[in-house]
Amino acid sequence: MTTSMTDNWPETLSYDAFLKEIQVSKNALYRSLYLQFVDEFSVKNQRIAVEKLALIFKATFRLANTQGFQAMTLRQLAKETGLSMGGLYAYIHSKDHLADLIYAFLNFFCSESFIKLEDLDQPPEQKLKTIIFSHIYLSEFMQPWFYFAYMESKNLSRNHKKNAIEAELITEDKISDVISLGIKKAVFKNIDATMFAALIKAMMQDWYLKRWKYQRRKISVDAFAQQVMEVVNDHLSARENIA
Amino acid sequence: MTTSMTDNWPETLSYDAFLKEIQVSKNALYRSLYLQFVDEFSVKNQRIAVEKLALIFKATFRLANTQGFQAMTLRQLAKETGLSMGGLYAYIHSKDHLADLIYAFLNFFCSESFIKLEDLDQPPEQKLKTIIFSHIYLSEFMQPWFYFAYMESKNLSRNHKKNAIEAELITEDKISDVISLGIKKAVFKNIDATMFAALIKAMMQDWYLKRWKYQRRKISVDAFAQQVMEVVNDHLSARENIA
DNA sequence: GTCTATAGCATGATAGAC
DNA sequence: GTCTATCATGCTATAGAC
Repeated sequence: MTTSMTDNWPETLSYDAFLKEIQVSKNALYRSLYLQFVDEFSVKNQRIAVEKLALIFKATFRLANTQGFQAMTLRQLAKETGLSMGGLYAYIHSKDHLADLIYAFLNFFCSESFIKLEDLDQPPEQKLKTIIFSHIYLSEFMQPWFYFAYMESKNLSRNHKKNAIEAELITEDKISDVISLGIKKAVFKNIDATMFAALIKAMMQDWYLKRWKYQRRKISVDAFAQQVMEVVNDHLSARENIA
Repeated sequence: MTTSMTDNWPETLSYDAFLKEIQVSKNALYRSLYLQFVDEFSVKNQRIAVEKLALIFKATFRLANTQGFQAMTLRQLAKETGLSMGGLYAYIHSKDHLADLIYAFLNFFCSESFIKLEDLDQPPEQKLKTIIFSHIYLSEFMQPWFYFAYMESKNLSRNHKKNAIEAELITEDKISDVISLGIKKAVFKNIDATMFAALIKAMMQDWYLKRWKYQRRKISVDAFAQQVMEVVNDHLSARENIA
């Protein structure tokens, strides 16, 4: 299942190594999207469709980012992509359908990636590190997608809300489980695993939610992940505090 | 300046003590709002105006929370408050004005509160604790306001965006400064203060951004603040890690 | 595969009665 | 102080030409 695993992941944790590991370039992202949902598009020429889909999604993220998805009009989207209103409807059936596609593909892509990255045989300390680094790196690779999913879910259908909440809790459960295991094996201090997992999640999410801040300060994704890891390690380190 | 400071704040940090300290009950909030912006409302009867303003803002938060401010229509708001479209316009000049009022009052109220709570003579450890606890407690007291400000700012005018970013950075600078001071005085470990301040902020913000999660898990605001504080202390504790 | 033109409807805002 | 009625605008979505 993990035969594609390179030798240096996750021992050498870096964004570059991560990109090699998931084996998807940014260019190939929209081809993957097109192939995943071919049936839903009336445009059958792959080259054209992939190109136009890239335009549409990138413009959607740009507009939703500056005014919100609900406030974005399809006229704006048409103008921003260079398509006409009619042309747009060859790719999306409705504005809601566009949101559906975003959530569905994000979900599909993340699941795929985690399968590639997961390694069940690692000890808790290493496994925790893998989860934290891969989540941050994935959120860097798909930043506009993560940001959109976070900021817009509350405004969309009940189904999208449920999906977003579930995604939130799944990551947290994975972190919480591995912390609990570490506590049981006495490699971590005895803390509230559920609670700390929530705080770790909050720190990780800051990377894609406040990207402007970190870019302005010239913090690299590698440096950020390292900082989060140090905070986590300090809180988990087995030495009990003697108040 | 701080003559109103009770004896037990911030030595005894609890949400109840905090509420006594800021001296504003939830009922008095909308009276304070009315008095702050009297000139802007055409309704001159205070009792009626305060009552209606409470209805309008609470309904706005409810609707913005489930579908977004931009997607909320004034017809919905009228229905939710029991007012007519015309009646609504006696309190707000436009939909934008409603957003203006929310940001202006939040800003005013937070500034007031921090003046009441700040104590410059504390040592760094105590000061950091005061800042962290008061920010979390304030965000609990004004939760819908904080949530609105965070989620909607990107969708609103450039001015609101700027305000939100500044508020974000002011808190962070306060935290960063006090950490730097503690490092200089050698009561804290020598870490990257700016970076850690950002992560602390992210953890604190989780309280009002994921309120559903913490409510479901029956975590009190006091317990949450305590957990954040422990993570912070573990990372700052002067013992240097011998890697 | 993409365009123009337009149907059909909901919106923010206001005027004027009570 | 609040209401009803109405206006101009701008929206999503589709039909049909090319």
